[in-house]
Amino acid sequence: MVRKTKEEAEQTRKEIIHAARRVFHECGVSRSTLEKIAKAAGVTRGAVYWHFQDKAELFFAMREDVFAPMVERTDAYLLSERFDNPLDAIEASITEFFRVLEDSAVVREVFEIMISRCEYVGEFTSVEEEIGRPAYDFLAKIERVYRQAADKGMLRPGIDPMDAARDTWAFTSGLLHLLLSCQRGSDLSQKVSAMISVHMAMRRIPSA
Amino acid sequence: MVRKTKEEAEQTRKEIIHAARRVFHECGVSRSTLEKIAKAAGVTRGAVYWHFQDKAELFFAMREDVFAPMVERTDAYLLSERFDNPLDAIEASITEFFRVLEDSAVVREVFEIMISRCEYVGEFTSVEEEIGRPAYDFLAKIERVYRQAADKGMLRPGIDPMDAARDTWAFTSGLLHLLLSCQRGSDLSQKVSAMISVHMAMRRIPSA
DNA sequence: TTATTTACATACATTCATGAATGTTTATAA
DNA sequence: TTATAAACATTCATGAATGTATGTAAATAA
Repeated sequence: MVRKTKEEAEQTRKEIIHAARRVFHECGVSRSTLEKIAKAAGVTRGAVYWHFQDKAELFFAMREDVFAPMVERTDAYLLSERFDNPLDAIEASITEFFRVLEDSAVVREVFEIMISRCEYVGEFTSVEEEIGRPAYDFLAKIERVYRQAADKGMLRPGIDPMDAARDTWAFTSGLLHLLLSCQRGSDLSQKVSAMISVHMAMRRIPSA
Repeated sequence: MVRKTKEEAEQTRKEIIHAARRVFHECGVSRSTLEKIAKAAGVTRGAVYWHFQDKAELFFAMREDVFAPMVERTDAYLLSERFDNPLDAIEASITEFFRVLEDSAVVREVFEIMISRCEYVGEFTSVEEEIGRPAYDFLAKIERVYRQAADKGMLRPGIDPMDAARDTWAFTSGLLHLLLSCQRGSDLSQKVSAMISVHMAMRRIPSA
């Protein structure tokens, strides 16, 4: 049974990507042989080599599926006009990010692979760049939104927008790493939402 | 030339560890063969196997050299009595951590290896634990210090010590990861000190 | 209908890393 | 002084992973 239809071929391609994610997550990228991945997908290495040039290309395909939609979703909140307080947009955006991370096992697996199951050397050095760039983009975006908040007089006086942005930037990055790198993060995940609220509250105008 | 004296043997042991660090940093842990490490140390694999059971043991030896002193140094500030404002102790402790990271290439290399050049699977899963535990210890410690600050009336009213601790915890973790995982962190490293000050300032009593 | 691809499976050659076994020299203890 | 063992170097056997080459059956274009 070979020579499937195009739709069937596309299906096996997706199954290979899914299998790769599972194997990467379990074994780490470098110990994930194409044989293991193929077996997990119910095909042979021949199929894998047909669809992907090598392990690196497979890795990037797996990553692509998850990363871009994530940026899109969080940006939708960040740049939304429906918040009259820009700080609410930032809070909603960050909350949404961690909500997806909590709800989607696929997303969580991919992030865990990229954070603690992949070595950023050789053909994977570019991965670091690909993580780093969205991170810096995020910094630039929230800095703009913090500035809007300041202009509207909704940022606590004495706080510089750029300073607030960098602090939130580090906070978000740290929260992500703490959540994923310690599996004891199970108890942390319950507190994520509250932590974000507390973090944002510190830069809001005191209520009384 | 074999059968060195004990001191000479101890020296080659250290050279193997140093070589391992360089090779781990350049190639990533899984692509670092014992042959490469041995050659970098100017010995053969025989010497490596004499001093260490396998790559994992060598890895842990390398890590040990750097990690424990780091915790000790930062704790010295955290638990010091010479600050009458506990918030100063926290700020000094975090500042010290990043100062060492900036000044010592060895420390930086080891942290970079552990953060982005090692896959936490198999015999290395315990590494995650070993990073996670100090992280949680740090959280517990700063929570106590924040509580002291609150008791002394030196924590900005409305901020819960535990909340402040968790926020600082995430901030510190994020700053570390951002510094090491993006090599564009070169421009970040200049701002570290200021970022810490800003972060702490947000939880101090407003000066006027 | 036939020829040609497509979408794989199978087989093979090669490289490479590991671990163990063994060899060798010299410090050191007795 | 000699026997022992420490501190390596060298050699070997083995397995595992990769990439490529080839085989093959069905889909599709002509």
